[in-house]
Amino acid sequence: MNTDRRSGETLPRSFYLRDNVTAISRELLGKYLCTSFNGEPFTAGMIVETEAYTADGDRACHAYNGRRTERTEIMFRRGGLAYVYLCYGIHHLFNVVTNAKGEADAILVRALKPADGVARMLQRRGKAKLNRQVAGGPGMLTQALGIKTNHYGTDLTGDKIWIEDRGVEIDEKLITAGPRVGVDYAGEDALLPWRFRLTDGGWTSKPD
DNA sequence: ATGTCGATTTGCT
DNA sequence: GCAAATCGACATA
Repeated sequence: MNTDRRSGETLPRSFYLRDNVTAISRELLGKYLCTSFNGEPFTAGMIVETEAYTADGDRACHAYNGRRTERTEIMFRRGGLAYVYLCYGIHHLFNVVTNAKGEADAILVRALKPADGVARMLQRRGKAKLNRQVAGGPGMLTQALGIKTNHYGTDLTGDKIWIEDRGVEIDEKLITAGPRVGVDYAGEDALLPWRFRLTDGGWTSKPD
């Protein structure tokens, strides 16, 4: 268990700038989402579940068909920035913006396996034991890592929120692809198998 | 163990 | 007005 920062390589800008949001979503599994701000303890967890969204023909995407609002504006900027928004008025959901400027793709991080700064994560969550309830959902992981809407637009190549490659190899056979959660309003696009999770290691959100 | 329901911002109709 | 990329409290079994 690390208490120190950075035990892997921070993913570079080039990782995020690519034009293939589903491939990047798969590659994020096994990477480590890390936070360190306000002098608080470093916290990190391994990404075990993601969902891909693209403005290009995906009705489930907030920026579908070039829809620009105050909220979606960040998705139209270059990859490697944080898109954090409030869901149901209470939950702060964290997304990674990908692709080039003008191409609005994003990846929702849905679940983490807590790794570093676990005591602080438990404290932020108001939990006593380390289990799935600590970061096994998109609203839970942001609370565990201290991510809120004030982190909207944070550069993921910086030192507040970043993603590390710690050399964990993920066998493609261990990845389950299925429909995304809670996007019934998207019609046919709700059926796209763009939710990716590590076949149950016990840390993801609910099964398909 | 499973089900219902409320919290409460943002954006669309 | 209402539904939303959700979660936890509380009810009932």
